[in-house]
Amino acid sequence: MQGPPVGEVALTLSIGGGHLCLECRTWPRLLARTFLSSLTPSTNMINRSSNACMESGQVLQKQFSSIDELTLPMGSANYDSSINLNLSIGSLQGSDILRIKQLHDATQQSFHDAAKLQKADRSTEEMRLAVEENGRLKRMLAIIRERHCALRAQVLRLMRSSAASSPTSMRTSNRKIGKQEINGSRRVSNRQVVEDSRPRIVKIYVRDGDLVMRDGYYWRKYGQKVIRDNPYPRAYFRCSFAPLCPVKKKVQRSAEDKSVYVVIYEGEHNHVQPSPGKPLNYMT
DNA sequence: CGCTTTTGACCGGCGC
DNA sequence: GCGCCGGTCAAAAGCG
Ligand SMILES: [Zn+2]
Repeated sequence: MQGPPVGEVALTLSIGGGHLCLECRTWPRLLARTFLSSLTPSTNMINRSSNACMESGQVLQKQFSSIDELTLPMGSANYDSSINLNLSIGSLQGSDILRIKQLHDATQQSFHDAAKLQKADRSTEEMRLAVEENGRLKRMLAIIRERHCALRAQVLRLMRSSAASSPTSMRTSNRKIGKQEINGSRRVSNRQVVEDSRPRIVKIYVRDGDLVMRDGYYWRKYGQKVIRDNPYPRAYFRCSFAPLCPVKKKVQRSAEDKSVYVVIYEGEHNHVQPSPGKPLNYMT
């Protein structure tokens, strides 16, 4: 009944960081790792994976040249306080951006704490270095935020356009997590009278299970099924914000990587997005 | 009480 | 037709 998914998106960005190490006077390693999967048939898409850690200052300009090279320096080896930021592109309506802001604030706070300690027994030179470092962090976060906004906008645009147009040779892409190939070809072998009745189908991969449900809409679960060749059951949801909204949602953990959720949206909402409140349901 | 989730029954498409 | 499989229904239970 429903056609194959027309697009697929997965984005994970995690940043591990910590406080300025007063012993070695460097920042603990900040590691940014992004992972983008292919998106749509209609463009040359992103399919990169990067996991790099660079040494200090001189890489700063370079590392910003590409989003999958976003890293911050450093030498110190304490990883303890790390921040994990998980963004998924879909209809998240800015909660991710909020998270980035929180990260920003946390960074500032940690700098502040460090600065206070430093004031006690360290020279102002070190203080200055820390200020510089902090400035770089701030800039990096601003860039991350900017890039993410842009990327997000692009993804949403592509989701829409790929749902509307059909020309297509979707290349199958194998990603690191999960090798499910994307079947996006829309062969119009026979003329479709009801072209428009084709439900929009969007497939999304999300790493953070918590974000699976908080996509800005309210969902009512109406079924669960065990699917062949997958140890995890698939859950079926219907949009419960408006009683006649036709949108459905399928959620299922990836068979290969249980930390990855595969979410399939089907249809289009016939109402506005509910107010950005808290999620109403959860899943086990 | 009004909403959810749970869970087995049911149903329709498809391959044999 | 039969059985498998994915999707849905709906009765019952859960929950604030
Ligand atoms: Zn809806």
